[in-house]
Order: sequence, then C-alpha cells, then structure tokens
Amino acid sequence: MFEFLQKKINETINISDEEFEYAKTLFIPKKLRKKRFLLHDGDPCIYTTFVEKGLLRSFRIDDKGNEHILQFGLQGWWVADLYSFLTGEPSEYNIEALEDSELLLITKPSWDKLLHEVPAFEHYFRILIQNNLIATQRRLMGTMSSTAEERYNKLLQEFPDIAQRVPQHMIASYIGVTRETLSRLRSQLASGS
Amino acid sequence: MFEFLQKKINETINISDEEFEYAKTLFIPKKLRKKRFLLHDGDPCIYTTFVEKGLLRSFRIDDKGNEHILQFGLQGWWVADLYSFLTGEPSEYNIEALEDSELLLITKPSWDKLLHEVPAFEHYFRILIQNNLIATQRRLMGTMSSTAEERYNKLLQEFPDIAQRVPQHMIASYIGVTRETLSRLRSQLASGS
DNA sequence: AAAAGTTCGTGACATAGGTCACGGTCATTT
DNA sequence: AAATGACCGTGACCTATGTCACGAACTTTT
Repeated sequence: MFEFLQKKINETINISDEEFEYAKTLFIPKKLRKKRFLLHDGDPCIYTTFVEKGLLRSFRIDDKGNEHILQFGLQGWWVADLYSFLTGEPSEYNIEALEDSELLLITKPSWDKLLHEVPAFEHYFRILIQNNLIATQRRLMGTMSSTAEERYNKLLQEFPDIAQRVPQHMIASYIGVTRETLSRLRSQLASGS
Repeated sequence: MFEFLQKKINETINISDEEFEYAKTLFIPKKLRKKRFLLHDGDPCIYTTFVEKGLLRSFRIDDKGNEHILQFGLQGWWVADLYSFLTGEPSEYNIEALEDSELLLITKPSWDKLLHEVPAFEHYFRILIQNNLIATQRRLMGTMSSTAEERYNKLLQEFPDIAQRVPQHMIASYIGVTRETLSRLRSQLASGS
C-alpha cells in the first residue's frame, strides 16, 4: 500500500526507515471507486491525498455551470484544494475518481505534525509545491499565449496516455475550451496531418 | 535597507535576531532605476529578489512578439524566474523595474545555505511558495472561466493602486487581452455605470 | 434485451476579442 | 523649443471559439 509513496519521496529526499515508518502511521489508506467523490464543493478539504494507484481529477464548477479541471491526479501525484486544506474554509473544488483508485489520506493536524517533527518532510513538500508552482505558472502563461491546438498538443506531450484514459470533454475542460471546439480541432488534426 | 524584509518575515515565522543578522549577510542590496532590467530572457536567473521599495514586473515575450506579464512585484514581494533560478537554465522571462526600486538579491548558493542552516527559512519559503501557488491556481481558473471584464475588476480589487502606477497596456497583458480590448472595456465601464 | 445514460461528432449561427490603421495627447530627450 | 517616443482611444473588419440543436454509437444499469 505504501510502495509508491516511499519510492516518490526517496526520489527527492533522503529519509531513514524509522522516519518513514513514523510517517506511515499518519496516513489513512482508502479505496475510492470510479465516479465516487473524495470532496464535494462546499465541504472543507480535510485531507491531502497521495495517489498510490488510479486516477483522480479536481475541478471547479463556475457560475454558468461549466466544469474546469485544475488537475489530473495520476499515480504518484498529490491532490487537494490547498487553500481549503490550509484554512479549513469550504472548498470550491470537487475531487472525483476517474478510475478505481487507491489513496493515502493525511489530515491537516497530522500533516502539521509530520512537517514539524520530520524536517525532511518540510523540505520535501517545499520542493513539491515549488515544482507545482512552476508547472502552474507555465500553464497560466500557456493559456494566455497559445491557441487551443497548442495547449492540446502540450497536454498530450505531458500525459501521453491521458487521451485514452479520460473522456474528451474532460480534456477540453482542462485546456479551457468546450467539447465541441476540441472535437473539431481533433478532426482537423486527423485530416490535416 | 532591510526593514521591510524583516517585517515581512516576522509576519509568517519567528526568527531570532542572530538568525536575521546572519540572513542579512547573504543578501546583496541593489538599486534599480525605472526601465532598467534585472534579468533578460536568455540569461540564467541567478538571483531571487525581494522588493524593499518600488515596483518590478516579470514578463515573457511569445513567438508573435506579444508580452505577457507573469507578476507585478510590489513592495514586500519576491520576484524571480523560479525554474531558471533552481536549474540554472536560461530564463524565458524578463524582469524590469517599473519605478526606481530598492532590491535585496540572493544567489542560489546563498539561498541553499540559508534554507539549510536556518530551518525557519525553509518553513518561511514553503509557506511563501504555497501562497503563491494558491494565487496562481486562482488566476489560472479565472482566465478559463471569467470574461476580460471580470479579470480586470479582480485585478483592481487585488491591487487597488496598480492602475495608477503602470500603463494600461501592461494591465492588459497581465489579464491576457490586447490593449485595444482593455481600452474599450474601460470606456464601457465608465459610461455604463 | 430493453432502457437509460454517456460520449462524441457536426451543422448553423452568435459573439468576444484580435488585428490593423489612424490620430491625438503627454512626457522625455536633445 | 523642437523632436521623438510612449501612451491611449477608436473605427472597420476578421477569426477563434462559444452556443444551441440534433443524431449516432457505445456503456452501464435494470
């Protein structure tokens, strides 16, 4: 159950076996079936989640009822609504399993404890968040300077198998267009080249 | 020269006077006059910058020659191209002073030293980056779900005096529209309400 | 196997925002 | 004081993308 977490953490920091054994006691394993929700908007996001297996998505529903995907959570990724997790405020996001998934949950109090008692974890999460910030900044600049087609290609490059694993309308809502626009774009790409 | 830095840091963490005195030795004070560049794209971003006074902007120029502003750096803010700073790769961003500014620069080696030797700074930067990530995620979702007018109003709300301090075309390139669109939007707002 | 829901394509049309071009004002430089 | 360049508004037109509507294929449920 903890294999992937250990592997991922060891990619960035060095921790002793005892430290990892301690960390393990703070996580709550959970299986989540496809189409089930881990978080509904309006509720506070009380866990940060590590994806051991499966696939999650976090998304927002805007005033007009349109979905916008913030993140796909593949194996080895962390998923949460950070703001709600840190403040306890109601979340504006939903988190849903797109495949049967195996998750490791950690609550805010446990997370605080972990970061405080094992400084290597503070270091680990700093780097994790840092990389996430870089990626999010890139995506932001991409939405401002690239066409839908360029954003689509960039997504396929980053997540080569995502197009096979999730429905097209979710890909559309990740790159920030309607499903119709993506559909036309794809048929152009198929014929054009 | 270090008043604002100390104030800002004390807002999030508790550090002793000795720790701050040590930190001070790692920063390089620099005055940068209006329109001067701290970083040109193509060069590596060798400093992370704290704005003691003045105003910076970091921006990218895309393939078509259009500018896109990633960040306005007001007093008390940190500015850098994080990716380039961390990896040493050439930056795709420019950093320019929009007003005569007083800055505190820290190099990557000094920054690493600081975070390693004073754990409170690791904690401080984790929280800083975390808040930055939350803000960037919000801006990303905003560009996908809001109109140009909504994004403009949101910017004015967040930085009430920015409209007086920077030219309109930079505000346009921050919210992701052309200067013409912003100009029309503003004249609508002026007449409409 | 039938029914219901989900996914995807596509046509007709609407619209927000981009592009190009011009002119006027103001600040900065010489 | 003249000249140059930055800044901003605005008209005419263009284009990418959104909206609405319909139908077909496929999947899941009963």
